[in-house]
Amino acid sequence: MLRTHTCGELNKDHIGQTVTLSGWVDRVRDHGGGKFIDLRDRYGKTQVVIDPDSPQSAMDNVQPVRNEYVIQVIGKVIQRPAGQDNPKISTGEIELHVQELQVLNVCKTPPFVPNQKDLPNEDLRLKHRYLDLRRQPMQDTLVLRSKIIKAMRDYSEANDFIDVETPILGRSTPEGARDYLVPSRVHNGSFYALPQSPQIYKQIMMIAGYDRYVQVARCFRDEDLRADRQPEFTQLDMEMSFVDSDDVIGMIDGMMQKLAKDILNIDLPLPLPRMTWDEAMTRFGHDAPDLRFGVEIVDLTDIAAKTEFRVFRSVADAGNHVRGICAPNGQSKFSRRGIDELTKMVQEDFGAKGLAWFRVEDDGKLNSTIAKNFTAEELAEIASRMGANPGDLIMIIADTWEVSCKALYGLRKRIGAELELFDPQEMNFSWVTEFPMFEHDAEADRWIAMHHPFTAPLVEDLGHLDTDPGKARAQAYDLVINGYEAGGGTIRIHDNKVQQKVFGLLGLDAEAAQERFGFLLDALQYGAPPHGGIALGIDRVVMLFNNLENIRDCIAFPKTQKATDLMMEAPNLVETLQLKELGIEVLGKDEDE
RNA sequence: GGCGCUGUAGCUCAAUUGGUUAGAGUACCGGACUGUCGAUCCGGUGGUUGCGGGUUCGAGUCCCGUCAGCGUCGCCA
Repeated sequence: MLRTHTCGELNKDHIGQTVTLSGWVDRVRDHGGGKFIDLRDRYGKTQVVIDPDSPQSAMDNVQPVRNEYVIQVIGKVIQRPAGQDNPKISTGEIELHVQELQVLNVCKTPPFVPNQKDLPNEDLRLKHRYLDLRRQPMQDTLVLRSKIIKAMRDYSEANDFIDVETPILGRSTPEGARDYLVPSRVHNGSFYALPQSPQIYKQIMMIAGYDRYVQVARCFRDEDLRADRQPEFTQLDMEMSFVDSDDVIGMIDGMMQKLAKDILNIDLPLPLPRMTWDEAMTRFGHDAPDLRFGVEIVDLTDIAAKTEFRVFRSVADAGNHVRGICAPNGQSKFSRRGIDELTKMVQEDFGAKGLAWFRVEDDGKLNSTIAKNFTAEELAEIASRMGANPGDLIMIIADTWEVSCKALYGLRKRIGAELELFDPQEMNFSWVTEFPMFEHDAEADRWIAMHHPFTAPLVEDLGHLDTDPGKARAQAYDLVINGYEAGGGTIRIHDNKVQQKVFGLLGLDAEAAQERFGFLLDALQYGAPPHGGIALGIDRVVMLFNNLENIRDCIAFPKTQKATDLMMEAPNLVETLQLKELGIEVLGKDEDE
């Protein structure tokens, strides 16, 4: 037997027993006469002692042992000498006195060790992921991830959801994100696409009568990465029949309550708060606002319209918006140079023309390089509407609605973090609902589905489809946790006529729609029940529940920003013969431009 | 594709802002040590400063290009 116990479970109750442990050498402390070894596995650490009372064979075998060697020790559990307990580890009251020690495997000098104080650079961690995954924080995260997924599955099963696997090899649908394509050998020149989500399959499952479907589904999108976005990610994909938005939201409310209780021991009051997309954009400039702190956007357009300040007035006159936020005690963190930096950010990242700002002085008056353009009354009105207090920093964006939303969202996010306006331990759950059906693509002068083309409009907005599609709102809902979109879903169109109309608005005529989604359109005509669903980003939920800042730390084998796997070195070039079988020839990078 | 940050010993970092032979901690190697738990003490090995070019009497430091990692905008139905 290679082990009788793990390295985390021995305690005073085991004193006197002879046990066998196997694990990795976390550290060796050599005292000449004897050695202490911290033996580690994923359950914990146990101190192993070799001293002159141990057999000579054990002394010989331990001689070459170094960090991360895999060893097996047989020994007696003994109480530590008085005053030698280590309260930092669960096994700290005992130690193992070695009778026999075997090296099960050696280890090259590792580039880094799991208990290292300073984390190595991320590329090194990714290259030697097997070492990185030995680190306690990574193990904790993967255990948490496993628990979260189990809780989700338990909840789903308790609510009669059926777990169904859908294909990984599917059909390319050029709407939306770029597809990862897989060439077909049997059908040279044709390609499968990896699923961006099992969207259509789960709708078909509803039509097939499996009224509650769930899947822990891997999804693939060939788009550029972010701290919270991987090209390959996992979502909890769900779909329900005979439901409206409230039913789906209620179902997820219950799941979040269970997760919060099971994982974080937080009692989450239900229902989770909701706000419409319009409200979110007006108050926070974003469709996934972080509600852990205030600092809401204040509209100043009417004041701007009557000032002598040309920058403001011209924006107001043009029908655009002058809006701002007030950073509480913002002057403490943002000097003139800090403000310059924020200005650069709104200009370069969000396309704003500039950033107007005021310092709130001790007497409550506003001071700024632009203050001379305003009357005292106007300044007082701005200060009052902003709810400004001495020490605050008021930031104002005068621009189009879209730019002001983006820039103020960016500013709010940044000052929230830098001024520490919220407790990072706090968890905030909410819903954003009634998203617009369509966004207008100015360049192509056409409508684009905001969610996806199978999203049902609000019943009362059906008329807008004919008259003013931009006004039509969708039966859509996003779950927002701490300012991140943790999931999103919609009620789907189950009426073929409505579906055709939406396709029409998206510039797909009947023929094109049939060509791309014919199977779904056909299926919808064979008794499709009203249905809808949601997909939760599991990686993101893990990230948020574990208070982590990037999604790579929640995934065992993540990709880099350039979508490569540094450990396996994927993607890689393949043999010409492989390509030939697939009927594929690779053009040099420069040849296509 | 744009913008930004980073790249110096196996690892984490420093190098007085262009000036002598590029340092420290840790790891590694050798030695000492019977109670440590980030053990301690003594000694030692270890560097094409990511790569390529340029400016200069002189480049880790400045410039151009390039590669890689990260952040962000575009993008992500």
